Amino acid sequence: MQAAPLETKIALPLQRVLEEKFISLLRSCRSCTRLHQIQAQILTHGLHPNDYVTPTLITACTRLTLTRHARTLFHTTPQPNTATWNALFRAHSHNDVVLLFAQMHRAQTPPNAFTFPMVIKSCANANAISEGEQLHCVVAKRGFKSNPFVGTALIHMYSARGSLKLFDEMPNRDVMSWNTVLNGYANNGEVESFEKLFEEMPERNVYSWNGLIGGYVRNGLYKEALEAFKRMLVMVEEGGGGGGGGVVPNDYTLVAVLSACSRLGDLEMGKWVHVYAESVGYKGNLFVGNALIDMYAKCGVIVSAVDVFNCLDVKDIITWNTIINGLAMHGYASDALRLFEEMKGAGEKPDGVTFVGILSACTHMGLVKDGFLHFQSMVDDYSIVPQIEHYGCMVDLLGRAGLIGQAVDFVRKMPMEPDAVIWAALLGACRIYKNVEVAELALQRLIELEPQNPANFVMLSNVYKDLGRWQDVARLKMAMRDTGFKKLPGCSVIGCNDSVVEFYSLDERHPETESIYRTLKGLTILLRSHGYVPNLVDVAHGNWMGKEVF
DNA sequence: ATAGGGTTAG
Repeated sequence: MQAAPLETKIALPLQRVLEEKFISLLRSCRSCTRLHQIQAQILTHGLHPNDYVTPTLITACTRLTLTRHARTLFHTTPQPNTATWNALFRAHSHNDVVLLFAQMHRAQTPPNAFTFPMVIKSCANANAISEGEQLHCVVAKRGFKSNPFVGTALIHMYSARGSLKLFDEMPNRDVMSWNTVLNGYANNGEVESFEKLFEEMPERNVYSWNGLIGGYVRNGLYKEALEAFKRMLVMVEEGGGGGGGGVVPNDYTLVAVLSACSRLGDLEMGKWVHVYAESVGYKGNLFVGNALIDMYAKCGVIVSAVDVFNCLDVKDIITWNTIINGLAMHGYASDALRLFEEMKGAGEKPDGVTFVGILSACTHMGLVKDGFLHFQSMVDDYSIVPQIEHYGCMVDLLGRAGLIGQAVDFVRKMPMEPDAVIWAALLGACRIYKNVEVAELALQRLIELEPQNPANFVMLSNVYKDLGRWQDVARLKMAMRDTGFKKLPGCSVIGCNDSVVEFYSLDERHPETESIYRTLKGLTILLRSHGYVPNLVDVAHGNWMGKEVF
């Protein structure tokens, strides 16, 4: 009887030492076999279920993507505590968490500050508006309003719907909350608001800068994005690398900057970022590598794109899609098709984007039969539902091969309403093959879909011109004038001698205008002598093979 | 004692 207090005194700390030991083992565990060993030890020590070990064990399973196992462990816990429920949430995709939260509530397990951010995020993802508002009430009732993690999750949820007023009411806001609001403004296209907010921020970390630069990129302000990046670098230099307010860019920053370079065609800046990325240890980084491949492809240096591709040890579907689409875009169709085979050999499963590149490649080579086989394979072998882009590729493939009738059939059989890109592809084919009937049909649809785009009239007008039908040309010119719309000048940009030069259609502002047009004329003559027929439809739509080039 | 917030490439 006297020994009992002594025993519990010793037994309790021992139990605690064991629990802590397993928690630290689970935290550092990086392989599934190791995890199973640790779990066996936990069971022999009678530590499952256990208030502290079980949540850590379930979380470790989720980290190693053993989500089924994680859920099984939860279901072998008779009275799961709050932390165990939280661990279960982590093992589920976002959409299910709201439902699980209801179960947790029915089981009368109280949520804590770790619970709410996950459930709120789940509501935001599912766009479950009324559930989100109910949750907001529960947060208030249980006194979690002042927790910055919970508050930030709520702001994020509301920002997806365009409302950011909650931020002003937040008692404990930190740099993360500010960043969330910054991204909220950026996602709503409120450029002045996020610029102002960035300047007002009491503290900035790398996410703040990424929010600013990424916000510019998402809103099409590419030059501003590059300016902000330069400002960031200057502040690092002035800060001397220490705590002087300078923030060092990370891989995300570089991805956003490279995306801006691609859109501007600013190859010089893109190359500079490439060198910078390697000098700070991002050589081989998947995100940066993918962005570099895209940048080089969009800036016309496909050789460098291939170099970066070959240097990436770890590749994902984005890597393959970017290089395949880049090659197809540059007319290296057979290389694109060869890499497609390599991709499948490497065990990467193609998706809808891959097939846009593959179908474009077939179009370039006039491989009608192969195009059809790939289209069928996409549906049968990969269960991909063809999107309008794929139908567009097929119409282009048939049209360019001169099979106008089949192209029209294809448009009629499409399960969705054909868009302007589809009709424009058909109209372009009609120009090459001088098919007036289908051209008139295509223009009719184009006028309905985008009455403000005079480029469509120009295309049909060119068909009439080719056939010498001058009366129709004149009639069309009148019709075009009646629409009252002026043609927006097409604009192209190219990086040249440390700056970006803009070219508008019929532009004469450049000091070397004469020499530029002389060279262009020479090139056109050379191309025509090789049987090239310029396709002005894709150019007029700022679209080439489903890619934006401007 | 367990664990958590904001952004990426086509």
